[in-house]
Amino acid sequence: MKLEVQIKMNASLYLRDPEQSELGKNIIKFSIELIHKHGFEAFTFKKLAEAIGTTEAGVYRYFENKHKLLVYIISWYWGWLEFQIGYQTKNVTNPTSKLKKVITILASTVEDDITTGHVDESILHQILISEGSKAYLTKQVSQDNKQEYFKPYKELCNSVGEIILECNAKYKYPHSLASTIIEVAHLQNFFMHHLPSLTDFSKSKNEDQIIVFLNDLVFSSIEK
Amino acid sequence: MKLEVQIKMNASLYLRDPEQSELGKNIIKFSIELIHKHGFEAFTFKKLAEAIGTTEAGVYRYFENKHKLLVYIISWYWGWLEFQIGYQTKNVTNPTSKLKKVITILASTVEDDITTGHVDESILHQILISEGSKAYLTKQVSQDNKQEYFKPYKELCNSVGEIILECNAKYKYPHSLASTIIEVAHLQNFFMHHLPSLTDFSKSKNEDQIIVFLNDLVFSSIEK
DNA sequence: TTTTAAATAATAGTATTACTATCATAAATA
DNA sequence: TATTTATGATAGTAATACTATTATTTAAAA
Repeated sequence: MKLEVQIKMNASLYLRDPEQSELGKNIIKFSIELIHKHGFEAFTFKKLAEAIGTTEAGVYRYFENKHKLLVYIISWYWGWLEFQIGYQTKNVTNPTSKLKKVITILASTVEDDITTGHVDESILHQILISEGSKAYLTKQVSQDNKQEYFKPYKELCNSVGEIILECNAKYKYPHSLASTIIEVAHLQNFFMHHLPSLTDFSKSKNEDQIIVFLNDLVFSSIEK
Repeated sequence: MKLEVQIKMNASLYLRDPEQSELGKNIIKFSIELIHKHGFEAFTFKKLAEAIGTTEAGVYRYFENKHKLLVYIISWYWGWLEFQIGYQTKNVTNPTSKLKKVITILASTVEDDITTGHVDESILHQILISEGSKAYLTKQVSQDNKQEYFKPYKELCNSVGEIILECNAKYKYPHSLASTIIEVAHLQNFFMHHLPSLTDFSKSKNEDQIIVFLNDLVFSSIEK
């Protein structure tokens, strides 16, 4: 028996559930590849269809447009990360150690998780760094939010916020600090690779430095 | 004699200098309006031309494409902000007060600066919050960076970084902290308005709370 | 096993976007 | 006055982001 992690997805993100067919799984798999390769702006359903060996119309039967597809794969990633964090910290009782572990997970390149067949998490992580904020930096954020497209992200922030409160129940900004950790982890990673003078990590391009920076930032705030 | 602040712009961002003609100034003025109104994705040169009362070809004579136009107005904003910061902190000798002032400027809604005729800075500030990161979150970042499109942003981060070092010469991450302040100021503002559960500022939608959060974050790190 | 429904493939078509090219005209400069 | 330079008007193209139609295959239900 093969164990497969299934992330429960918001059904209004798709027209037909991509997890339920080979074509659907290929749409996810090749979207991740192509968005990573070309960037979201240059990614089209036509290129995707060609890569899969189907037609544009075939893709449109699963996803209304590329924005929903982006939100889908990003949501999937947050759902998967939430699961990872729960799993990897389940035996950690000390809240400080737990938060450190969480920061490390959030800021590290993930290895490909073999229990999720068609998804390459390490590429997904790269997509999140470069394209993640495009899911919500749109004119339709509020509508999308009403449809609960950002629920997995919010839940993750909430979980991180709770761990922050475990460390210091009096800390006043657990949600803001949680969203800041997640976003800054990605931003500093992007800057380190592409605009290094915006960081202090220019030499080695090593994520460990980002983790040290984030730990310093977070723990001086909450332990003050 | 009317005083006009002129921000020196990177000439490779445009084909014809928009500051040198009425049409050019209108391109900037209406771009800001329309990008704010429709969002960058839905903003087109056709809509822009219609709003100005010229033709698409007319716009293309000034800017090669809408990406360069976005980078242009964003660069302009950073240049203007750098000037504002210099101006508003020139008599502040105490570094802590200076950094606090800078954080306040970075996180506040700017009022329209009447010395810059065709640019409405308060709308520009909104654009920066929603669209700012799209200037660099592209596949061509490195090329754009080589062309020095991000110089004004880098210079601003550098200036902020120097003030951080004035507060604490031993602080290890002045550049990362500077870019973090700027980005988090925008992100938390966006979240506060559109995804409030990602922040702790939901009730009043007041930027002062973001300033307090940022001050707490920054000063606990550097004064530790 | 046959019927029927559901999913996919193949093809065509439309409006909009992101441009490029051409030519005439108006305004500024030499 | 001649001539460069900017603008306006118009046309055209390839690509994008879709929608629609019909035929074919596959799988589930009767």
